[in-house]
Amino acid sequence: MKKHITIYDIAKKANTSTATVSRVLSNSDYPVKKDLREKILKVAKELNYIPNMIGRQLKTNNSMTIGVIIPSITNPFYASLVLGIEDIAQSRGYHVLLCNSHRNPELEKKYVKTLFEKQVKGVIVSSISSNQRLLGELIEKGLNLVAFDQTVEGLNSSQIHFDYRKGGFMAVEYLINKGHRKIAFISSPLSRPSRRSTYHGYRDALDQHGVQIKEEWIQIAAREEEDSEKNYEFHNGIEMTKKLLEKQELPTAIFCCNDMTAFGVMNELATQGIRIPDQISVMGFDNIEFAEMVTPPLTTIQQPDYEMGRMACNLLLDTLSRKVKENVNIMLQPKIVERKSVSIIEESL
Amino acid sequence: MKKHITIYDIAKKANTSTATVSRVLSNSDYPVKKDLREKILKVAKELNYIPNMIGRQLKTNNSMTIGVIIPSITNPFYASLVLGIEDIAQSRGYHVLLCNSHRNPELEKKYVKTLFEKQVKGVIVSSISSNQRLLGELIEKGLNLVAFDQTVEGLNSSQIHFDYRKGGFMAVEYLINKGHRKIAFISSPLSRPSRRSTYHGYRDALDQHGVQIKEEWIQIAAREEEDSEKNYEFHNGIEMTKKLLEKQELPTAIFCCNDMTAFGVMNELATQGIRIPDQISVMGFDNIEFAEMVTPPLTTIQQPDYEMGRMACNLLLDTLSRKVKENVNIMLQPKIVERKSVSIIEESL
DNA sequence: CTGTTAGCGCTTTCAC
DNA sequence: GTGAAAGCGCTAACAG
Repeated sequence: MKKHITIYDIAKKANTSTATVSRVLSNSDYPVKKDLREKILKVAKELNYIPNMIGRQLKTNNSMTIGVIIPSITNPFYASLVLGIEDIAQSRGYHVLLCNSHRNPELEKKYVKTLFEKQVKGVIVSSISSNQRLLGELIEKGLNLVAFDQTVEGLNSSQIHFDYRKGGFMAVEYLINKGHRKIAFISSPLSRPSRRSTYHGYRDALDQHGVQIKEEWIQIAAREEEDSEKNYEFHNGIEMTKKLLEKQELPTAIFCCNDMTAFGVMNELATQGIRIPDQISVMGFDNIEFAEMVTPPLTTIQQPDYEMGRMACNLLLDTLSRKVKENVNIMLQPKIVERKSVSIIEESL
Repeated sequence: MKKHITIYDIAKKANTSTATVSRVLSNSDYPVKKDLREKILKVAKELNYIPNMIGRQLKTNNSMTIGVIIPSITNPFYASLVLGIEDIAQSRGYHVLLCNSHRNPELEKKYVKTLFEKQVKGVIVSSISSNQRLLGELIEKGLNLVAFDQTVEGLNSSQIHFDYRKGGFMAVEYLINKGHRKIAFISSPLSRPSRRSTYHGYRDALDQHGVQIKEEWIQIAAREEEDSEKNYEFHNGIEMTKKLLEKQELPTAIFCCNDMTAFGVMNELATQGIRIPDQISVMGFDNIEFAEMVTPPLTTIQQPDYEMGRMACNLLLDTLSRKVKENVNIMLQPKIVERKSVSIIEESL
């Protein structure tokens, strides 16, 4: 392993100073005579020079990398989000450090800390077990945060929100417009604000349209989700459907808190020989990639995951470069994606 | 934004030297008297000291971060892989820089270069458009590579292989054992070595069991996949199935080059009212998470994505820490995951 | 325009 | 055990 070539070597060989070499090699707009510039470039190429960014970073105190903290990249929603983030980061010369928190508060804490130690000045985070003290302190010291979904209470940071409540409302209203009056809701525990909002949207729509809410059609898992469980949402969809199907009267449509859960619902319905959407309609939430791949293709509410990632990243980088000086709060809007899992019920008065 | 606290500040306040502070704060095993050590720790806490790793990195020339280059994190196979990598990296004190290459050779090249500039000494890479010159050069300068799937020809790097050929063989043999004799193959273009191997496995099994190979049942996309296309594999599965179903004689089973393609196949079969597995059986390859969620659950070949990620990362980190000195080549074995998309055909002689 | 020089924050000889 | 001092590779005043 031979010694690294540094700007010092180049300066020597080109008969100039490290300052000048630095000026041309770092694309500074500092004026350097054309001849000299070209000579430096030539020597750099000859020597096969590769800059050591650590040197620059130490000096400029800017690591040109951001962090992303999400529960798990294995969740397709976060995968798209991260892709959006990374695409933007890349195009703007940044790298992204990926951190899977597994929803573990200790891990999350450790991540933001070590990221900051590595001079990462911007972090995009979904699910922060708001360790207010640490976060506040780091923000104080120059950390910039863009958060998803949950408000990081009272902290100086930007947010990208999604209108879950309206999403829930739109989904159920859509069902009502298709003639459904018996609409069930199946969900994982309402431990997350997003799911709670979706649930409220469900109730809002029913209320507003004067449709009776039947509590036995609301199946929400009681047990808290364990990180270790593979495909928790899917399996929960199955379980909740089993419970629902035990009831005397069955609904004509099921609205699910997310697509994964909907897949579980569809799976159990199929297992029990119930045809979708002829006998029971199913509606999801999220519009992950696979929603179009299941049979029948799932009608669902679109959450613009990839776009959210891009926005979050642009917002963060703009903040880092002082293009944006104030905290920004963005509320993204839901959209219905109509496919084939919902039937039309004729008014049979 | 107040000034950063450095070991210098601590040294001053604790009446000692930066050397000693460094020794205790960096967990060096260098002996420091208990009293002094505790005092330093105390002062560090008081001052709310956060180490600046860039300083250390410049000195030690070790960034404690690895890079991962994959086509797209949006592909569930890579998502699991990356999760495995990140879990290990995290547990061993490393961070992971995620790079989505979109199979773009230029981007890939740019990534390995900028990663190296950031003093990333280890990279796990899937899909490298073997820019031999650059890679060789960087390896020469201390880069360590662990590659997936494709051999990085003649380069000094470790590899994690998966026995695609045997996987293809096992899948088709499984089908044969279930009584199938008319077995189709549907695939994206064979531009990647992995898919080529799977295809060979398909032919091997048919040959070896004396089953006739009917070329019209082999539907392989001709057109090269575009990066921009969403869900290319899925849609290709649909297209190829359409073509297949135009044939005079239909197969009783379809073996797909991967699960995503299989979903497309299942989708089109459903659209045309063909029941799975009663009329046509479908077999996938990969065993991504969603294989168990579709209807019917997909019988497929397991590729141990998460485990591969863990192995690759452990291997890389062992190499970086000189625990492993030689290049390692690991060949992972396929396994059948039996679900409900394959029927048994009774011998009707 | 160009070069000298002083660090960025940390680790690590080397001397005491 | 401890501290002084020399950098790691780079940038940015500042002086010329």
